Amino acid sequence: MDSEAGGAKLIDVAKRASCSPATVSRVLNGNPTVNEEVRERVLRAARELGYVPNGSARALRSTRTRLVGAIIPTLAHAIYATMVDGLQARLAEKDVSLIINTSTYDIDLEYEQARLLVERGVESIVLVGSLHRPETLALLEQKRVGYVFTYTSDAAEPGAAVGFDNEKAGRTAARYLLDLGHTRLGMIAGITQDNDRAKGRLDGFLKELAAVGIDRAKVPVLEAAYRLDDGRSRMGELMSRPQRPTAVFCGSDILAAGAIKHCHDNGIAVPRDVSVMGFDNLEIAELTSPELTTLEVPARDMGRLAADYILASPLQRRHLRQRELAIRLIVRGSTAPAPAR
Amino acid sequence: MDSEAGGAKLIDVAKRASCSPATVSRVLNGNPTVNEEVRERVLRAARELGYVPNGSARALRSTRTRLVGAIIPTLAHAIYATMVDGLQARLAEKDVSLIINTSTYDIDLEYEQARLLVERGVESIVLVGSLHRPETLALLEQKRVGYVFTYTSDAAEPGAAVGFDNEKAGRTAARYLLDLGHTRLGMIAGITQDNDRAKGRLDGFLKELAAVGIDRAKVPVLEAAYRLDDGRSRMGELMSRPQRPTAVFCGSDILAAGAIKHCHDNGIAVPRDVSVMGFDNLEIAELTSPELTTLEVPARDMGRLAADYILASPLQRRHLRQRELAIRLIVRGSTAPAPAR
DNA sequence: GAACTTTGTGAAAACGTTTTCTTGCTTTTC
DNA sequence: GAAAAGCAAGAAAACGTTTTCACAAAGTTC
Repeated sequence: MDSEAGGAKLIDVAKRASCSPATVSRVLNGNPTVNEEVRERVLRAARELGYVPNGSARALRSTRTRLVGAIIPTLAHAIYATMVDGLQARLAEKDVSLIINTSTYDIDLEYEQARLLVERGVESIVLVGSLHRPETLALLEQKRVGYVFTYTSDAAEPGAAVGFDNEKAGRTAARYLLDLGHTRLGMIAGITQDNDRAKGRLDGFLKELAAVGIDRAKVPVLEAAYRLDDGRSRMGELMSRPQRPTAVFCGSDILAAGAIKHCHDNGIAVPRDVSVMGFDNLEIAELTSPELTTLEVPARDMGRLAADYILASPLQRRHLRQRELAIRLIVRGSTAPAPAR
Repeated sequence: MDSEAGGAKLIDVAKRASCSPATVSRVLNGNPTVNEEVRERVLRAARELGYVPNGSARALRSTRTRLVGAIIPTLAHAIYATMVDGLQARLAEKDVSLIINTSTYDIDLEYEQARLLVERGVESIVLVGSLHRPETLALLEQKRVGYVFTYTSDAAEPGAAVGFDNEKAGRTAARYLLDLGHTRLGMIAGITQDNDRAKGRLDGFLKELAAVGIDRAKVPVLEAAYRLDDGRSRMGELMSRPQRPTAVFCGSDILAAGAIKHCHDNGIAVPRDVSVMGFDNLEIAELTSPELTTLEVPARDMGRLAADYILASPLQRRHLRQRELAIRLIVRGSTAPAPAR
């Protein structure tokens, strides 16, 4: 009786506890208007039958799925994986499940994935960055699915944002290197197409330089996918120019690690000959030699705070809608004052 | 009409296409018995209304959720994040969604998460390792939820396994170091409690040493969480023993990187004074100096193959049930022949 | 002690699909 | 040219819950 294929249903529990399905439902949902003795009976029956509720039926009737979706570029980068780790952990505390999709930085694919998530009935969606297809956001708004941007601090109207100001971060990096006396600077940026974060960092960097009279046309900028080898080869290009930069800002620690690797292999001393600066402060920032000066991105916190926003009541949400987190400069050994001319 | 709160339902599509709900359902599910002209009408109506099917209703009626669950220790370790990346990508190709849970190596928590996943209606579950609470597997079997172990090659009867033989891997590491002439070896293992993989590697390592007459009681073994700092401090303990080992095998690249860091900071030359070997072949293995000799774990492939198993028909599954993947030895600079005595 | 609340419970409708069973029509077969 | 078969489409039941409404029984108020 209790081990039928598939398993017992709510009505079976009701029968065994000699009460109505309605009462069982009430007990299972913590409705306090149920007599203590009956509640015990129901719980016992459920336990004895190994009853597991059917989430689909529950979701269908109650329109609450307790499902959240996240679309991130990839899980292969620690910076995203860590955010998701924080997000999932916080959501799980409230028995909310997380469906993950990786878009590989493709906003068309992102749209398709958002559609599927909506179909699955997610109540909210976590996105990375603020640049998305208009159709994506329109869909979410039409279907009343809340969304949160991460890794950025600019929210789109009905949505929220938990992150930081990428442009400001780029400026901070530039300011730090300028203060060290560098005047010939370069940047290895992430691919800026369809990527507001990579673009923001680059823009901020160039803006700060422009502010002290360094023409952006004179600043060598190369773009690279976030891979060690790409960082390495781009650094090679940068250092083979007639006027070598004395400081290079990289859009991520991976790129910076690659850059340092290139220097290592080619007898370029870091930071004596060239300062290298990263972005993210991943674990790898402590593994390069010299260790990496970088900007710390609060990845796990973003995930947690995005979860907090999602779990908050509509009233509380107002306060949490737009959160700009601090980016911290972590100075290690890969940067030094500009060499005297 | 088309922009009502929540959105159009299947019956609205039917009305607009002047046909019955049944027909709409048939079109949407690719049932070929529908007239071409009607099909077009339905598709157009659906598009015009911005119709998105209700997954809960669909799942309830058809008992197919197209949902898969994964429970991994954490996403903060690249080795697991990469596996999930591969798993998700492959599943997404077939419009199957992935719900992720992180158990933080806690098999009791894992059980709770499995329960919730079953409630959500996942059709299969991906687990890490072969050591789980009996209740967990019993639940999955009773509810007819298929499961796949990863990072191990031993499958439990109705379940499958996609991974490698951890003990064999441990033996391979030992054999390699022995062949270099080392006789004083040590190991920094992962925490072996509730972790069959860490335990397997340790056992294999010690077994191979025992086979050449090195008593396991004489082999210093320390356990550590998979963190840089733990690797570093354990290496400190190992190297402060009266009889320093000349080769240390670490249960993961993170630990090995920490170990090398300790050596760096304390004037111990790697590999001259001590050989250090890692496990996983993560990106960081190329960042230590010297670069890390390690064993390559096919993380992404495991994810992909687990997905293949899940997506396969019951018939095909038989062939895919138990897959042992090769572990490859990657020799880099952190190991060298034992110093002459 | 009659009228009104309150409390605990059950009956039945509802959620939005898919699927089974019919039905009416067209095509094939002899 | 009538019977059989095939085909496209509709009507209605079903999936397993939650929720609304109704209703007794018990408690409260004047």
